[in-house]
Amino acid sequence: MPELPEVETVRRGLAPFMEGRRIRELTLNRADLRFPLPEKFKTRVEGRKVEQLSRRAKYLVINLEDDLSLIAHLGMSGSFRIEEPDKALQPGAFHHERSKDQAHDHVVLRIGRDAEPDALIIYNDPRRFGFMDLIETSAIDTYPAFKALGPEPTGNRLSAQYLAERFKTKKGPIKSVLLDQTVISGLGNIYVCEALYRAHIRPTRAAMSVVTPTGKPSRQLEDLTRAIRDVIAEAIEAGGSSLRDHIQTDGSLGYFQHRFRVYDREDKPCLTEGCDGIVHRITQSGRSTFYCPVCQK
DNA sequence: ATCATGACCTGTTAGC
DNA sequence: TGCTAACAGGTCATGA
Repeated sequence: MPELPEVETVRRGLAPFMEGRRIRELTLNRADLRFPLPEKFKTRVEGRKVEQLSRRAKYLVINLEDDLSLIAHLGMSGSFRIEEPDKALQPGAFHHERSKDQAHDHVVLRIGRDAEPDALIIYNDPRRFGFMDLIETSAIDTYPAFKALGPEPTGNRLSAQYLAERFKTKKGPIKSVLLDQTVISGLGNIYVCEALYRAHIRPTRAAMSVVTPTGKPSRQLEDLTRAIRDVIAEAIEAGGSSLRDHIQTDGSLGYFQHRFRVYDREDKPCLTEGCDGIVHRITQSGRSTFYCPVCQK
């Protein structure tokens, strides 16, 4: 599931339970996720205090003391949940029955501060497309997955002019180009569909077709740039609201309710004002694309 | 270089 | 009800 807004929601949800706490114990329930876990993962992490939780694109970055950062990617199906000790049980006892698929609880951090009871931070990932890694915080910009990342959708580095520069040589469909994390980072299948829908751009169009012959952004590309910003900012906001409502009930993070205007609405009416189109689903590069053939041109 | 495809995994759901 | 096939929010390696 997780695109940028979901990962940001996870970050915000975990931060109050992790920042300033010490990782007292790391339990590893298997030797690898998508990739093997790093050398001496357990011993390098145990005993360190969490300074800060940050995020780059779809990567969660847990800054630890002494120049170490734990990087976590949720892949398609990863999530975190928080379990606090149940005050009704014996001190130190945890509720462990809620999750349907504990079989996929791959990494468990026991974390605490002073005399407060410890909490458990549990990483669950059925499909195991996610991974974790360790890197020195001072070397984070050299991390291979980060080096090539394009700008964040809500950051200052993103502009219509920048996208025009990147698009002008790309003959492939604009949808695929927006999924390329080296062009812009953090977008995934859902939010690309949503952004193109808002900007009324057909996903099959060549990326270069929204750039003028002189290399300037077209009006549509300016609309798209705004749409990307807006759709991501709104989704982060929706994630924040769901956090407030949801976290206390089951402690799970990484999934939240969000209304999509075009994604997963095949054969349903287009929601654009005054448009009587029907949403189509096609496949591009092996992924589903949803769009309205009437108002996306 | 650019682009599309298949591979990695397991779970859920639509259709018969 | 049970079986099968298609599909799922992400990368990464490969080959045309």
